[in-house]
Amino acid sequence: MASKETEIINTLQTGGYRFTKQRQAVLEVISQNRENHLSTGEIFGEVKKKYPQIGLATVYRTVQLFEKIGLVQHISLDDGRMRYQMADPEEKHEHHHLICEICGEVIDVQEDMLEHLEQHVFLKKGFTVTNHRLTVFGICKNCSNH
Amino acid sequence: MASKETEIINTLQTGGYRFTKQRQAVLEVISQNRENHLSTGEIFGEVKKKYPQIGLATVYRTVQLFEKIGLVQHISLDDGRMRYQMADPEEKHEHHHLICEICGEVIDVQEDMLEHLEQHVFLKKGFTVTNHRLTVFGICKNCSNH
DNA sequence: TCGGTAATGAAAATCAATTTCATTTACTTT
DNA sequence: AAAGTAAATGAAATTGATTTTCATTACCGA
Ligand SMILES: [Mn+2]
Ligand SMILES: [Mn+2]
Ligand SMILES: [Zn+2]
Ligand SMILES: [Zn+2]
Repeated sequence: MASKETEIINTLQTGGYRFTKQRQAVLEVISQNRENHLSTGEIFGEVKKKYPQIGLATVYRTVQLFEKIGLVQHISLDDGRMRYQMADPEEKHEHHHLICEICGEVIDVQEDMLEHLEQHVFLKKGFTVTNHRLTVFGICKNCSNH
Repeated sequence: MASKETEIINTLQTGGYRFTKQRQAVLEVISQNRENHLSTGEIFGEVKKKYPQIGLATVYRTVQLFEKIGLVQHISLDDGRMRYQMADPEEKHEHHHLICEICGEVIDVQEDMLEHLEQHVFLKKGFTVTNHRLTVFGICKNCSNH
C-alpha cells in the first residue's frame, strides 16, 4: 500500500488539486494535533512557525478543501469559529464528540452506534443517511469526581 | 394546569426575567413557525411586521435568553447564522435534524434513540450525558424518487 | 520552453453577532 | 400613587471570523 502522504496526494490529484507546500504544512499541523481541535486561526498560527509567509486566506481555503475531500472534519463549539481535526480514514461517518460543560474538555468517540437510528429514519421517513454529526453535552469523569 | 404562556411567564419570572412586549413578539414569531428554522435575522424581519420599533440587538438577546431557559433550541446549518425553533417542552433533550444534501430540507426527528449511546459513554468514559445535538445528512424521500 | 490553469498572499470587504450607553420600562417599596 | 431600583431596550458603533478580490506566482502537461 502507498504511504499515507502518497494516498493524500493521489486523492488531491484525482480531484484536479495540487499538493503544495502550503497544503503540506497545514496538513502537518493538523496531523500533529490529532488529539486537539484547532480553530482555523490556531492552525494559521502553528503553520506560520514553520512557514511564516503563508497567508490566512490560504489556511481557510486549505481546511475547506481538506474537508471536502474527507481528510479532516470540523466541529463547532458554538464559540464562533470552526475547528478542524483529522478525519478517520477507515470510518464512513464522522466521529462523535463529548463536551464537558464544566471544564470544556472535548472527548472523541470513534464508535458509531447510530446504526439503529439510521435504519429508523430510513424506514420511517425514507431518508438515506450519508453522514451525521453528533455532539453530546454533559459532565466528564474528572469533573464528576470533583 | 396553567396556559402555555402563563407557564412561560412563570419560567421567566423564576429566573428574575420579565415578559416584555418584545419577548412576547419574538415568542409569537417562533411559535407560529414551529415547522421552520428561522435565523435571527429572519425572526427580526418577522417581528418587525407587528412591532416595527424593535431593535435587532433585542432579538439576539431574546433568542439567547429563550435558549437558556429551554424554550427554544438552535441549529446551525453551517451557513454562518444561528437558527431557532421551539424546543419540545416534554423532552429532556434536543430533537434531531435530518438535512437533505440535495434539496436542503430540514426534517425534525422527535424520537431520541440515543439511550444506548448515552449508556455506553457513561460506562466506557464515565461521561454523564445532559443533552445532545444530532444532525444527520443524507437524501430525503422526495429526492430519492428523483 | 511555452501556455494555461491552479494556487497564493495581502488587503479590502462582508456580515452575523456583540457591545456600549443613554433612555425607557417594569417591578418593588414607601 | 410617587419614588427608587434593576432589568430591558434601541441605535449606533464595534468586533471578529470568514470571504472575496485581484495581482502575482507556482505547477503541469504539451
Ligand atoms: Mn474530534
Ligand atoms: Mn428542528
Ligand atoms: Zn470536565
Ligand atoms: Zn431532498
